[in-house]
Amino acid sequence: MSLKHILLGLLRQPGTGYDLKSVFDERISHFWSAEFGQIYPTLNRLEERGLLESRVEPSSKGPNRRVYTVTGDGRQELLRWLGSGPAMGAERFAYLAQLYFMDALGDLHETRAFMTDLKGRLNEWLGRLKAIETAVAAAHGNAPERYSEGGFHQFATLRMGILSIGSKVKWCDETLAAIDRRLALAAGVEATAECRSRRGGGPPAPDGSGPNAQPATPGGEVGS
Amino acid sequence: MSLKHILLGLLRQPGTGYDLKSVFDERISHFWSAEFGQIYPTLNRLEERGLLESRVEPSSKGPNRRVYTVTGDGRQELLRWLGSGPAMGAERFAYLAQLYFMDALGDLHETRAFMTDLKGRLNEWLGRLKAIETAVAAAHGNAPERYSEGGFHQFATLRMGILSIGSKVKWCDETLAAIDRRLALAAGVEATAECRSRRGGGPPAPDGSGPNAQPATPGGEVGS
DNA sequence: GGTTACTATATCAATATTGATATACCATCT
DNA sequence: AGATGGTATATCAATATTGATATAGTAACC
Repeated sequence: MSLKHILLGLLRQPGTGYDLKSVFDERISHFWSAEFGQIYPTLNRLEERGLLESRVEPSSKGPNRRVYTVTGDGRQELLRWLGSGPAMGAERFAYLAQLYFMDALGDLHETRAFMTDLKGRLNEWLGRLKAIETAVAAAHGNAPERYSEGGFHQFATLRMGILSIGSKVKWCDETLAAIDRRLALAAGVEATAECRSRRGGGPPAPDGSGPNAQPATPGGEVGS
Repeated sequence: MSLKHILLGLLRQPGTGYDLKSVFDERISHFWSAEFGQIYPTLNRLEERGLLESRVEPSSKGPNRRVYTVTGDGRQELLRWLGSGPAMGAERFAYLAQLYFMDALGDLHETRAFMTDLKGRLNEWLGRLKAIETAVAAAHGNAPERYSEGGFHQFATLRMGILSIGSKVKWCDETLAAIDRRLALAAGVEATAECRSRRGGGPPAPDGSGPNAQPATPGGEVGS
């Protein structure tokens, strides 16, 4: 997929597999990540194919470093990829899959807790990205159109992370509000039912019809 | 990762591998996708482990259908996953990786064309999701708190897709505007330089210093 | 001197994922 | 009758990805 091209791009500046791992974790985690177990074999394959070359250097802090650099062929392959139009891979959100099926838990309070947890994690992430944005603005000013070519492009990707995750936090708020309206609705239905059964002299509502009872309007399935 | 749990969730209603492929393509593509080559082997593995069971049924339209259903164990595993907290897998955006390295093309007009292309694709995608939202509202009303339990959860995931992709379209606009400011800045610098060289009697600016020249303020790298 | 932590390289099994391909059955159109 | 297209099942090679593990050198700390 794209990992090999990302390595070609990053290795315009020479670096070891270890260096690259830090770059993934610290600089580009908002759009890609990779583990050692994937980085090293990919570097090997790219060198075999002549897109990268490496030299061994002594390290001041540990064993020898194998420093990789992109070759002419590698740079050409990078340019080909960059010119091939936006690569629209499918987006994958495991937490949305969980939410999609969460009606199976049969308790909207579980969904509420899930969304609160999710909002916290997203907010934390957003905070990290905004801190980077602040640091960049402090270092280079808040007019990105005046950044270096590389800085401008990198800043643009950071902005997408901030806007995109920001929109997800807003979505959490919207969803939590809808959950609360839904819970209030269910509580109202329950209260009405209890009131009725008391007035009618019948037995109290069984435990199964708590706040998780179906709302007054049944509705239907999405997308069917 | 999550595919096996998604299959367990989807197979609360019995279906074949072929059915599931349509569900991925038509209903949940905003948060997950899968190909036949992944669906069938995963169904096999889940049946081997007793999380799914299958029966063969004659089809009205083709060869026999192998219809899978989740078992008690499978449902239990689904519930365990749903209760284990938000699964925060890394987000991956190949097109952001392209943008990140696109300074290598050395022509901001390339970036501009890329962003325009990207915006068009995202807008198209957004339109598809909004159309589903409209259809849902027409069928079940525009008060999601009154949908069925399943419908409510499904609608929530659809909303995230809409808000998230909407924010990306806005980001495209923001970025295109910044690109245009940057291009205007470069054009201004070039004009000034040409004016100076004409007044000084020197030779005209060489071809290399076109609209792609470095801006007046050099700036620096992001995240260093 | 021993422990801990960090830098660095690497491998492994398991699973995930893509994209292509092969096989059929059945219905409809030509 | 033959071609086309949709339904259905399945396999393959290649690559991607995760998560765990093994090894080793160096430095700082106790």
